[in-house]
Amino acid sequence: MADPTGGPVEKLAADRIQLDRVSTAERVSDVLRTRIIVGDLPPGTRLSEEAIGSALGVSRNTLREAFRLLTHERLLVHELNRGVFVRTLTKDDVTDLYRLRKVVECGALRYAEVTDEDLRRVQAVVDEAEAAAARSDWVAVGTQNLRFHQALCELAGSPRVVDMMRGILAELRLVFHVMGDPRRFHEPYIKRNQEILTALAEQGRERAEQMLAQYLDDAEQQLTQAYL
Amino acid sequence: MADPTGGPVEKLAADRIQLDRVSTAERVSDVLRTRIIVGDLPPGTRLSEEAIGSALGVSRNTLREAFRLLTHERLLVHELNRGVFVRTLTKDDVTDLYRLRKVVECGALRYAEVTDEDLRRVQAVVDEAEAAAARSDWVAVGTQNLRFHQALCELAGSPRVVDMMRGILAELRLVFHVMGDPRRFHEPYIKRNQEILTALAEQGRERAEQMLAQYLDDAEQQLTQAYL
DNA sequence: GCATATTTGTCCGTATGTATA
DNA sequence: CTATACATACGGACAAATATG
Repeated sequence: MADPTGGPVEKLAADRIQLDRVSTAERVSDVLRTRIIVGDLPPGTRLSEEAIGSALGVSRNTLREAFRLLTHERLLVHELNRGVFVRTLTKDDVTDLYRLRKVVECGALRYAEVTDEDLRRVQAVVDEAEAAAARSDWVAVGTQNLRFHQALCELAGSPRVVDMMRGILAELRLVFHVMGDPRRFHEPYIKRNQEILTALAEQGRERAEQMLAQYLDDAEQQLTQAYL
Repeated sequence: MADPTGGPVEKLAADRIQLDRVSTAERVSDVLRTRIIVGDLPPGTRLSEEAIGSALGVSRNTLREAFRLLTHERLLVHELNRGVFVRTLTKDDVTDLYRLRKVVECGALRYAEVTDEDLRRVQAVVDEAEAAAARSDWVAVGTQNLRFHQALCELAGSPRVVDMMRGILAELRLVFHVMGDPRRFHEPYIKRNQEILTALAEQGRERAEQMLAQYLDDAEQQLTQAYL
């Protein structure tokens, strides 16, 4: 609906800021984060302050704050006096990310206190991945697979562990974009996720941790080979 | 040495920016981070944009970028339309931090490949803590104790693990400030650090991990009790 | 509860320096 | 080497929210 009074448009924008209780910079970073994650802004893309600022209707100062946020999440890289770019991960980054995942995910599993309620929640995520596979939505399968690992980290009962994992997984999506054929990459892991969950429920954390470590080693192999 | 020509002072500042290759906002955040960590700006302190900006000779926009950086490191909290404050950690934060430490540090130890060279590096940190204790510099003892744990994380061989640990330890210093009597708090851990290191060298990672987990549980207890 | 002063949120214009064709 | 395009940083402006009396 247009504004028939030609009234205070800035006022409306200001109101929305107050309604969401988040700053403009955060909303801008949300928009950019989504576009990066879905692959709309592929790795290596330079983000011009002028172009994006005018496209989203925010000032350069505000935009720079949004860039700062995303740079800290490692989705953007900032080169002094050159600007910001969508991050391009190297083979070393993939290796590092999987070392970190092994430490954090396996550590979370090791020191978790797992309730039946927790197990049900993780099972729900696996089920959703299977449902997505049934309708051949391989992008959704990838998303649910990542959520499975996030759910594992939630078992540690630490908000900071979950928060960190969110960042790791966002970075990983940058890697996934270099993989063609999402079905071939994501489908096999649905079954392995289920196996890990079953082992956790029936054989205990120790065995589940072993399987998870193996899972991560395999995934790392597959990704680093794709980098050749 | 004064500048007898009354020449371009701004130019000098600009040159320094290029020499260290970091932005003004980063240098400002470094200054503030140090002052927070050493306890010069205790938890709860409000950081006025006007006061600090003029004190450090930077514009509000630049200062706000520095605030963003430190907020993301969880050293500051940002309240909309109220400003930024030095973070005050709650008992829950302490619990969470120690859960995270257990996951990361024990995980790092578990999946590390430890060389003799690594062991010597960690031993050097323990030695420095003992040297600091010998001259009754308990603040330095605290610093070295934290560096010991950072050194343990370096065994994982992952830059991201080390990076994350740096952030955790900076947060922890906010907690340490609520503890009186730094000697009583820090001194006992020198011996335990040495014991963990010895166990790692002689009995393997498994035993060292157990001792580290116990160490972290004890430290958490001691801190949360201080929060009464 | 109200009016005022202070502070933050946002944006703009500009001067300066840097990277790249 | 020059020219162009861009990032960096500053200062100022005004609206909106908060704090103060």
